[in-house]
Amino acid sequence: MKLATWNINSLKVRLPQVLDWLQAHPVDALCLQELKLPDDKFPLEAFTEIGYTAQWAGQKTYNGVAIVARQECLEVQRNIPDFDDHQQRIIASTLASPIGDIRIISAYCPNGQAVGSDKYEYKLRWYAALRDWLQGELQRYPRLAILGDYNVAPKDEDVHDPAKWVGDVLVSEPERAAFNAVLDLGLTDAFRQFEQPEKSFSWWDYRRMAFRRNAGLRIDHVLLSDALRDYCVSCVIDKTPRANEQPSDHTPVVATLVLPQAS
DNA sequence: ATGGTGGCCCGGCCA
Repeated sequence: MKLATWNINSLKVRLPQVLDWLQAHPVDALCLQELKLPDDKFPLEAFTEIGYTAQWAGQKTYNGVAIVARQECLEVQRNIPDFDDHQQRIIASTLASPIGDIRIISAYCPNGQAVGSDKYEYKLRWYAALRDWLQGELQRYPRLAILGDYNVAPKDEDVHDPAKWVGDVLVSEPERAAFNAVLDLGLTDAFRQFEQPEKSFSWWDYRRMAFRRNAGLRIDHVLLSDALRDYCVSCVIDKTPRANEQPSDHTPVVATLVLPQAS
């Protein structure tokens, strides 16, 4: 089973790239972030034509998340329950597998804009709500994978120039603590389960030729529950779409799980 | 030290 995440920064603009990528990398589920389109503009037919189904939570102009999958998405949940928020940042769904149901979550965590700003406070409140909800979700669904744009580089090795970024939004200590509080529920950063190239990043600013200089951050993550992590045999960042014409500023992250056959 | 680019929708927000 292959699971992937990609912040595509407008599905309208990036749809051809997403379809091309899916056909070259026929993953079981692809979590998308920053659709930037309302629900009635989601291009479902384009996905069904290539053998996928989808569930989504869209909104006009900003945010928006989806799960594109090869099998039916069950028990769909939009947003964090009991967290009053009109921004569409969460969609969760259940996929059947040989080892039982697997809960898949596509997450677009707030950016935070600048340390100390209103948006930064919202980011920390949002992370606390995510943690509280995931705690129960992990009890209901022990086999859980939450993939997305976390807008947090967990460690200095995830930052191209840690000295330049120290204390900044995306790397500040409260943000890293919020991210670690999620991991402490019993989730593992799949990418760091394996040996990886140095200076591995998933996002590069559009400005100042950041991709050419590999001036990036690793802020897109695949988190696996304890019941899933031992099935994971690889987790890789696919940098190639970042070199496309009209690229997203993010690139896909792909985790491969080898599940035993049902007995 | 500032502003650089890109997507939204068409001046300014958000990333």
